[in-house]
Amino acid sequence: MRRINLKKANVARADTIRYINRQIVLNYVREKEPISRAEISHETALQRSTVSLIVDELKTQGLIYEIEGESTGGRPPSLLRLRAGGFMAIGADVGTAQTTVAVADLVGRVVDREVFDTYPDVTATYRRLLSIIQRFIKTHANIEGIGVCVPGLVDPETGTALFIPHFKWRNWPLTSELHQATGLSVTTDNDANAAALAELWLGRPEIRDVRDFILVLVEEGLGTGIIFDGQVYQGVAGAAGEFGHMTIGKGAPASCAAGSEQCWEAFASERAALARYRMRRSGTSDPDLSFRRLMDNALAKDNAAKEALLETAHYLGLGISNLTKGLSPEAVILAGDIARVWPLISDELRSTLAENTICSGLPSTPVFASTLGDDTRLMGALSLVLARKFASVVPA
Amino acid sequence: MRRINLKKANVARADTIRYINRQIVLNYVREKEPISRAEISHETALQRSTVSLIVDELKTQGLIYEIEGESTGGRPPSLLRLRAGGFMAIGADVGTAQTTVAVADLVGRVVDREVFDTYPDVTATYRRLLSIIQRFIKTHANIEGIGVCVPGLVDPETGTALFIPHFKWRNWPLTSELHQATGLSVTTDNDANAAALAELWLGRPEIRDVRDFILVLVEEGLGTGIIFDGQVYQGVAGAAGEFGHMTIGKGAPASCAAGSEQCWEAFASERAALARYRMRRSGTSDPDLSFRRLMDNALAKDNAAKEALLETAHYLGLGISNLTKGLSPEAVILAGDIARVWPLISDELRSTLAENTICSGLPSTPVFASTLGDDTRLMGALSLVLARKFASVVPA
DNA sequence: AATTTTTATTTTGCTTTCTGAATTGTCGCC
DNA sequence: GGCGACAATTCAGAAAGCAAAATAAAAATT
Repeated sequence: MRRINLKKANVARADTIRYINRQIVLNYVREKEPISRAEISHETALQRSTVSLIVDELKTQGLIYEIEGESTGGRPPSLLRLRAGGFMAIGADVGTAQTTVAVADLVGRVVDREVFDTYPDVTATYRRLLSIIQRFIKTHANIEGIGVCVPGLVDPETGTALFIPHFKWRNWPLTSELHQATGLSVTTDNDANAAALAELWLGRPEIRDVRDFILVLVEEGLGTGIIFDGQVYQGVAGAAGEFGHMTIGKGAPASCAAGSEQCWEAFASERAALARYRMRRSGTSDPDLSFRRLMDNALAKDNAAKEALLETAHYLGLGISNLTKGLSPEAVILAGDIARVWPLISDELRSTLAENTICSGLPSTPVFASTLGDDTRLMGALSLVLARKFASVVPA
Repeated sequence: MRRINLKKANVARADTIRYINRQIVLNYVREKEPISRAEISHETALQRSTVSLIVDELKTQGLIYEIEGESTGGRPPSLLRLRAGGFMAIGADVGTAQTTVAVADLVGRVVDREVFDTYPDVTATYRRLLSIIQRFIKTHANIEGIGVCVPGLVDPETGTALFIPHFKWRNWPLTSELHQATGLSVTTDNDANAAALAELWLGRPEIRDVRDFILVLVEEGLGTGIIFDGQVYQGVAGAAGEFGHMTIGKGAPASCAAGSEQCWEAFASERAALARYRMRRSGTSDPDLSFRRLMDNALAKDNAAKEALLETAHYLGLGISNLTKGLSPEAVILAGDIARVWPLISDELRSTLAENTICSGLPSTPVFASTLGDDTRLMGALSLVLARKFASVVPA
């Protein structure tokens, strides 16, 4: 029951009805392929003739194709499948350490990729990014659009990266620059939002069918992406998801990107875990110790590393419990490199969460690790393009 | 860009297009009355002929009527207005102290009301509630539906009140009981959600045009209602909005409904303020001291009462800052009896909020007191019915 | 082997609804 | 009194879905 937004009210045109139904049929093929026209008609309650007409349209647009089906006692159905390779997307994950650019098809299969170390200089990073994208556009056919995710604040209206704390970049008009340079449609979003979108569109089946969930992205800092009713919650100026700066206690082991020692991020992030690890083995001060090393050590049964992870997991659970109380999502997903040591930390995280949710008397929210692995953010960037193709209810 | 929900995908029928446009036109009349057909046509980009047909339909349904307009150099327009009295709604606010039942028109003007002290016994309360509702149905024409709000957890699917902490009522199938007894459509929701809906549909103009905001309802406990994209965020089992149980620190002056002393509610609620007041004047221990008295004393320049309110306001601001960081709403509204002393506490609340949002570098979120006064919750109950009339995009 | 049943898809006539252009209505101003 | 400006209505045409009948193809039955 959504209040109609008169400022951008989309009145229904004669062809709106067809476009809506077309999108519904397309999504049925995407999610339940292989599926017959008859089955789609049955599930949607659209007339069989209508489904046939829509299927014809999707076929001529090259979005789906037919294969032969087995009869179950009558005329054999012709089953429909998504033609994944018909349209391609470029995704770019601009990370604090590395930037990954990839070409993938409609179902998220990467067919080409290139990685480089992100330059501390915006212009240098942008030049390198653009040259790779331009090469991909030349060497691959059917590229429909570009999705980019960055570790910072993005204005959802303009696609400008307002602030990227790690590099202190401000007001980087990424979307308009890339659009002007390539002529393709470009979508830019925060990395946590993009990662959440990736789980929604490409994640494990348990998640794909969930319409309200929270993704917690642990990196140097801590970001959250909120999916509400199958949609990314952006908030004013795209600033939603900054739960990392939620006040959660005092005396954190690290400080957040803005210098506070009370933020959730200061208690639960790679930076926090590293600080804990360093405190535990003050003898060997290794300034270049990376979080990857910390995880490797923990997996190799280094107790200090393990404890640093567990304490971090505890605070992750504490913060997550605050979110689940207030937002009551169907699930919470943990993403970021830390997902690799999920078996080590899951018990601690879940028990903290359980302890802190008794208040409301409801069963505690299930928490999963992301299954998209190292590529969660990249898949997120790609999903920014996919979502347009499948979710839009207004013709382009 | 919302992912299509195949489980309840509503395919577009031939008349869907008309229904959508009808709702858009109806909402234009509601929000911009008096307005001419031509103006609606201009703003929606619907053909003038189409608007005329839709207006005819709305007129015969008794939802709008025409008045004469002034010419601006041509044929004078016939202006359209909402016929508020054409349809009526019953709203019931079941509170911890009192229950208010009222009949109101489509714009929220109350034409009849009755109040009684809520009985600690569910059945007694239900009987009294039902008898008033039945009397209203007999004495008023055109009653379309019933909206009820309760201070507790409500299952949004079934409308069952799962748990009402104050009375320890559990699993009260209010919606189905009232529907069976009256035959009318009944909608039940949590009081904070309903209050948020009231602000969305009937609140001050600054809020009515905002599509993402949070309402903080201060009562004995603390509830939050989240409006996202012009829609109430329910969460699993309607448990969203329980931010009151968010961990915010240690050693609260009171304990929350579930006994914890770390919840936001334990720091910022009527109960917390009363506890602070009692501590400050330990001499006079008045067991029946009410929050209303506390407010009256504060307004009468009783310093202990004032300080108790200010400290409560401080923690309100602290908790609100956590929410604004994560959800980045366009505004926050404070509701509940405490709104009456808004001038006393607004400075403290706003400065705490400002101090605690520097982290993200964004301007701090505006906070308002509810303008619906004592009736916020009642208006919320009524809005549950109104929203159906104006927001639904699927014919009943 | 012929017939019936089952299931799948296509065809055809009808209805709803929007669009666009033309028409009618009403006023102020020259 | 004629003209331009603005408002509302009328009507033919196009798009899309619905319902029911027609066509198609395989499995089950006789």
